[in-house]
Amino acid sequence: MATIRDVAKQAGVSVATVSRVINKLERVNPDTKQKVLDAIEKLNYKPNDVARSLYQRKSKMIALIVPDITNPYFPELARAVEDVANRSDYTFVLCNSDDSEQKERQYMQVLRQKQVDGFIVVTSTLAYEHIKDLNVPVVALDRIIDRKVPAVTVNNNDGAKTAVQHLLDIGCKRIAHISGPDDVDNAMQRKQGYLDVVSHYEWFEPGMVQNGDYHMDQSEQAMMKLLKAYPDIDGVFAGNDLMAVGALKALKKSGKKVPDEISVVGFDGISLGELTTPSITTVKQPIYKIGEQAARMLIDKINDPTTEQENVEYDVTFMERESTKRKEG
Amino acid sequence: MATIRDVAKQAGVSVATVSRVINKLERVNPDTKQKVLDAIEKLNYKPNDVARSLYQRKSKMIALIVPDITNPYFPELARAVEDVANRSDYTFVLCNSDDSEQKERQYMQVLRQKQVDGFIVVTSTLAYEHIKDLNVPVVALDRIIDRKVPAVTVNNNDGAKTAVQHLLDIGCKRIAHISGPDDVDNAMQRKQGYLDVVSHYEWFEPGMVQNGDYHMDQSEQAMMKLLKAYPDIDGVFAGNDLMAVGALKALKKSGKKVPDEISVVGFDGISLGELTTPSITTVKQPIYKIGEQAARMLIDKINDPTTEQENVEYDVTFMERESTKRKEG
DNA sequence: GCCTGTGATGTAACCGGTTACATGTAATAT
DNA sequence: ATATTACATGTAACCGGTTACATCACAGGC
Repeated sequence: MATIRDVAKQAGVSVATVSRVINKLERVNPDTKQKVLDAIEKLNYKPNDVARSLYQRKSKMIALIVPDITNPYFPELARAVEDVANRSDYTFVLCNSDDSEQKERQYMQVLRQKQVDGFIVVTSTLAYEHIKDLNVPVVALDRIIDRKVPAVTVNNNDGAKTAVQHLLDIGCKRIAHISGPDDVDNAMQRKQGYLDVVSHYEWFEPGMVQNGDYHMDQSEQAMMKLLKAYPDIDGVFAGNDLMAVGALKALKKSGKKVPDEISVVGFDGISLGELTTPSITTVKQPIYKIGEQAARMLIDKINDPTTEQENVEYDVTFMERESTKRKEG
Repeated sequence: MATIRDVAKQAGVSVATVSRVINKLERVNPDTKQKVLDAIEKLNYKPNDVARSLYQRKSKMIALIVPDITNPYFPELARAVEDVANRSDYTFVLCNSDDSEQKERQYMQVLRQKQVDGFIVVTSTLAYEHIKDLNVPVVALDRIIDRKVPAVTVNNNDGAKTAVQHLLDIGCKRIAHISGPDDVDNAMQRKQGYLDVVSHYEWFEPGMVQNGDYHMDQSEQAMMKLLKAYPDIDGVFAGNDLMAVGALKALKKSGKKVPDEISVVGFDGISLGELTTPSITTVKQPIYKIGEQAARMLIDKINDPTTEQENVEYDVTFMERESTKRKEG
C-alpha cells in the first residue's frame, strides 16, 4: 500500500502538499496539484482512514443497536439508517443486543474504543447513566431512554385507541388485548390506549389483557388462554403485528373464523401482515421514515454537537385489512 | 479520555510497561503490574483501538454485503455472521448493495480504507478482478464469484429436483417454474434442476418457465402469465419462497385452490413461508449455519492468511407444508 | 572479582495521516 | 528602495498505541 510519503516523493513535494490536494482545503498551485494527482494515480494511492481517524478523533462510523435483526420490524429500520449513513459517507455497524443490557453496554464500550461517532439505540433497559460517560451522541428509537436523550417514536397511545375503537365500530362486544413486555414503554402506551377505550365498559375485566412479550409464540399461547378464559371475546388488539400473527395461528387451531367470529388488529405495519390469510388490519408506523429521521438527527448532532434536539413523534396510519372486514358490517 | 501516557505517568512507569500489562504478552513484575492496574482503574482508561489498528494494520472489523437486508432471507444470515463476529471480537459492518456492482465496489473500497479485515459478499455481479487488488480475504455466500474465492452455498440442483419430483409424486401432471434472475448462479441451478426433471416429459414447453426475478411482485405477474398461457398447470416450483408467496397471491386472485387444483413449492425456508395460508412447502436451506460457516471461514483466513479454503456446500431439507398437501394423495 | 545470562523496564521509532508554524518568493504599497 | 502582504510550500509535532532495542540490576559460574 502506498502512503502519503510515497506520493510526496513521487511528486517531488512534501506530505503537507499532498494532504492539501486530497483534502482540497487550501490553495495549491495548479501545476503542483497536477503533479500530485499524477503521482496518486500512478501509485494507486488511497488514504488510510485509520490514520486519519486517529488524528481527527472521529471514525465516520455510526452504529445501530437493535434487539434482533431477525425480528421483521428491524430490517426496514436498519435499511433506512444504512441508507442515510451511506449517503453521508458514514459506515454502518449493526449490533444485536437480544434485549440484554449487558450486551448493549459491551457493544457501546467496544465501539466507543473504535471511535464510533454515534449510536442509534432501540432499548428498554439502558439508562442515561450508561451512556453519558461515553461522551458521544445517542438517539433513541422506538423507545424512550431518558429526557436527555433525543428520541424518535410514534404516537402509540393514539394508534392503540384508533385500533380498539375500530373493533368497537365494526361491532365487537368484548375486546381482549395481547400486550408487549411491561418494561418496554411503547408496549405500555399501547396497552394504556386499549385501557383508555375499554376500561369503562361493563364487560371489561383485567384478565382480558394477556402478555405476549412481543413474540409470536408467546402470543399464540396468550391467545389460547384468552379463548379459554373468555370464550365470547370477539375482538383482539395485539400490541404488534408479530403477536397478531401468533393470535391468528391460535384462532386457526381453535377453529375460530377471522374476522367474522373474532376480529384482530395488530400494530407496526410490517410487510408480513399483508401476507397472512386473512391479512392483518394494523396501525402502520412509518418505519423507514423513523429510521431515516433518527439517522439524520444523529449525524446532525455529530457534525455540530451543540445542536439541541427535540423528540420527534410520528403519527401512525390505520390500515384496514381482512382481519377486521366483516361481511355483516 | 486518558491515554496510555497518562496511565504511565500515574503509575510511575513507562508506556511500554503499561502496554505490556494490557496486552499480557511479556512478564511484568507483579507489584508493577498492580500499580498499572490501579492507575488504569483510577483514570478509567480504555485503549484507543484506532491507534492500535494503525500500527497493527488491522481493524477487527468484518463486513457483510447483501443485496437488501429487507429481503427476508438476509436478516437470519446477517444475524449469524454478527453472532460469530461478536464472539470473535470483531465488529460487524452491514452494507446493502441493491445488486449494484458499482455500490458493491464502492463499499469495498471505502471499507478497505478503513482497514476492514475481511468481507462476506452475496453478489452476482462482482468479479475476481474487483476483489483481488483489495488484498483482503473474501468469502462468497449463496452465490459463487470465482474458483479463487471460497464460497458457502447449498446444493441448489438437488433441492430443485427434490421439489419438482415431489410435485410429480403427489400427482401433478403439468408443472411450471418461476425462475430467479438469469445472472444469479443459484437461480440458474434451480432452474436446471427443474429442467432436469421435467424436460423429457411430453407436456413440457419452454414457456412454462417464467422469470420472477426473485421478487414477490414480479412472481405474481409471472404466475398470472403462466395461468393464462397454460390454464391446466397443476404444479408450480418457485425459485424462492418470496416468489412462491407471489404465486400464491396470483392464484388466490384467480380463484385457484391451493393445493388441490394447483400445488406450490418454494425454496429457501424463510420463516415467512410458514405463516401464509396455505403454508408453503419448501426446500429449506440451513441459513443460519451458512452464515456461521462463512463467518468462521473468513475469520480463520484473517487469522492465518495462508489457510487454503475449499468451497462448502450444504445439503437442503425438503419441508412439506400445506401448499402441496392434497386431500386425494 | 569478573564474566555471562536473565528478567524487568525504559527510550524512541514507527504506523500514516493532519496541521501549526516557519520559510521563501513575488507582488503591491509607501 | 523598503516595508507589507499574500500565496505556495515545507518541516516537524501530533494523534495514541506497539515494539525493537538498549539499559540496568542481580544471580550464578568460574
